[in-house]
Amino acid sequence: MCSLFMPRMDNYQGDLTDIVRASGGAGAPGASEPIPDWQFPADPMNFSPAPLEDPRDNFGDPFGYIRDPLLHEFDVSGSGFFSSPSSAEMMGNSRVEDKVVLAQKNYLDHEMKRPCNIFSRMLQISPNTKLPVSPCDSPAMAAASASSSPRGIKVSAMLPNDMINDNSGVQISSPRNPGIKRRKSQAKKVVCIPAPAAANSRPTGEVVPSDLWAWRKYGQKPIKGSPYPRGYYRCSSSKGCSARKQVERCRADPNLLVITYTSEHNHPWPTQRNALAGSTRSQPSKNNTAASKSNPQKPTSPKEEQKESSNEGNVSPSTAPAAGGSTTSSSACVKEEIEDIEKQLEMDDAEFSASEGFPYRPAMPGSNQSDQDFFADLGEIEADPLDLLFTQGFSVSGDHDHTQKDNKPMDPFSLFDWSGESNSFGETNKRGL
DNA sequence: CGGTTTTGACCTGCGC
DNA sequence: GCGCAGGTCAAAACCG
Repeated sequence: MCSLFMPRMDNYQGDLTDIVRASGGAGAPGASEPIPDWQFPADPMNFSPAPLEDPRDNFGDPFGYIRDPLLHEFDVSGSGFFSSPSSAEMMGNSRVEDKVVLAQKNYLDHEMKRPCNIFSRMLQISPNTKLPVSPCDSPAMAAASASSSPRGIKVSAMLPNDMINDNSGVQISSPRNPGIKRRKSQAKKVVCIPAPAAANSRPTGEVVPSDLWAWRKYGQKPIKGSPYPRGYYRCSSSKGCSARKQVERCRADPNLLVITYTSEHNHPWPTQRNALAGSTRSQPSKNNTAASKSNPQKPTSPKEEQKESSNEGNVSPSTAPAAGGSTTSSSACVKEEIEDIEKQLEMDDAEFSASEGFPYRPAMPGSNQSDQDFFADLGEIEADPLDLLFTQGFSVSGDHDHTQKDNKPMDPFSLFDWSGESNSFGETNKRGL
């Protein structure tokens, strides 16, 4: 199955910077089917930072709140969600597989009943406390992503939200900060997005997925066993913000980007992105220049790779649909990484059997809902803010523009920043025109 | 000038 | 205890 991607894998190697900055979208030149007009809230600032600071906060992950605007297109029942290997398999961890499967089952039960955040739909819990190289590590993941659902949307498992370290429990680990464990005991949120499609490309094809936040890359490491390096980013929207994220390509499915959010933003969404945030390296031409300058002897330097990977943005119309077509921008998988997950799973398991589902959500306000809403909650947890926003500024194509016009200090799409800049959307269009 | 990316080195956690 | 791998730092270079 990997072989399916192998021919293209080269294109995916290298730096993910572009991807991070990227966003796909609307106007993906390479995509035969433009990302549907799903947009982000016209006015991100309209929604108070409170939700973001809520324990349910998705580390400022805009994706987390997004409901699937294309939900209607998604045939949940027929998606074969769970025909694919469990997340446990995907994660290369079989110890909790059964439990994960159970989670899947429960999830499916709920999933069938309600529309949900497409991201939550793909919610996956990494059974490993140690962040796996990628949730997509397993070839199964690739297969699943390629065929499990009409749009490559997969849901493997979810864990009760309360099991997730909320912000109160999140400790920003710093290797230089003794006493704080680094890899364990840190809540993480993993979002898988289709790189080429969701993360759209610029006219040049460069993939530039980015969210509302400004991220600064502070490191990149090759990951053993993965052909793709992992990029480390921290929030630069606000000094002192501990939000970080890691971006890497799914090993098995280069079409997927695995974004791991760590910690959370301690500030509201930026009213505007850093003027320079990501403005420098996201220009393909610059990249080339930079690459050639800084690493003349390294033809395969990250920049070069990035450049090459920029093609993935286009991933060629033929491939874009593969990722975008089968997954589209709205597809994503979100996973909650939690501490001591196995223990949690045991608890979870117990709770499952105790209440036929996901009875968790203890500390959630208004948690007196039935379990039927567990996933709704997840969806809400994941999608509430944006959901609201979507209803405002993102009314799935058509209606949203007025909202944007009316009260949009910032292009909602800046969340994805379709072309790397908050204003890049228009820019992209300009270029396109 | 202020921001970013790049990249080698360093530090830390984890498995053996 | 050791080695490996991952995560972060920080200097240098780049960019508008």
